[in-house]
Amino acid sequence: MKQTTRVTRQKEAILRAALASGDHPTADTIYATVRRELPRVSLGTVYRNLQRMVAEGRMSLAPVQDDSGRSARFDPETRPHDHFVCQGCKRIYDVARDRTAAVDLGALERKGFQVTLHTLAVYGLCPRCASARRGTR
Amino acid sequence: MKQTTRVTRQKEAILRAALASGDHPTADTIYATVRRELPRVSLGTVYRNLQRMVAEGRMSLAPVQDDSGRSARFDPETRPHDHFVCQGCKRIYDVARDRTAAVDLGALERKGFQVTLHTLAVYGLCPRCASARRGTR
DNA sequence: CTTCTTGCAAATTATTTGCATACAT
DNA sequence: ATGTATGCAAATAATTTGCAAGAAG
Repeated sequence: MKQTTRVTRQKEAILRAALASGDHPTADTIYATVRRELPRVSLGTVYRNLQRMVAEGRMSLAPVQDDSGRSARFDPETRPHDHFVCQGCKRIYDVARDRTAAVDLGALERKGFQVTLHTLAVYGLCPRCASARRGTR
Repeated sequence: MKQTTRVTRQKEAILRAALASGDHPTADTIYATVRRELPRVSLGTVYRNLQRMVAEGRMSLAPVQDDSGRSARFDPETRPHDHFVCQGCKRIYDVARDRTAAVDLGALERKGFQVTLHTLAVYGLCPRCASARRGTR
């Protein structure tokens, strides 16, 4: 068997679109961006590649719940980190893990649970939305 | 305007089904259970009521990602707590918050973020799956 | 050349919604 | 009686998949 992985212009564009967004885009948002460069890409290609990148660890899924939680949010940052979801502007911020601090997983491990990773999502208002709200009241 | 909330046998059955599952059931699982008691319930009714219960705070959505993350997991425990997702048997365990310990949100707050809540999900192998795996190797 | 990828369209899956009727209050 | 809730079916939304044609190595 060969089983190589080919470099295509759509794969490159998809990764670039995710990085450029500077946010945590949905497949549809990425599709729209890639489309500006490659008008003939199909949503299927976008989904297939995002899915593959996640499997290969070159992309991750942001562990947050959209209001309806219907569409997946992708995150080109694959190193461990946490998230802050602003309930005002809906923006999702990456948060360095050392800033949210030590989640104590020791107790679980002592109970026989084998921990491989964890995800932390914090909800609230980002600085901008928090002050805007204070301003209007 | 009246806007009362009526007690119906399907609402009661739905809540009971969620509680009885002892797990974090999907709408479909709940539907199947309720169906045994009320063969004519519709999925629409199940969804409508689950959604309403969540809005009323009598039910919550488990903040975990299924493999494909497609279907929502409901959780009849509405008090703050965390989750452990076993990657072996796929079971989702509730974890008391004091056992996962202090997530330090202070740093975020000092940056101007206004925190209202957070969700923590830990992934790995539960005691049973961890030892089963050790046994077979 | 060989075989992985893509584009397109149809298929799935999960969830929502409109409407006439049934039921709770 | 009055108006909310249900059952049913059709409608949406998000994602997946089969297949012939296109492109990478």
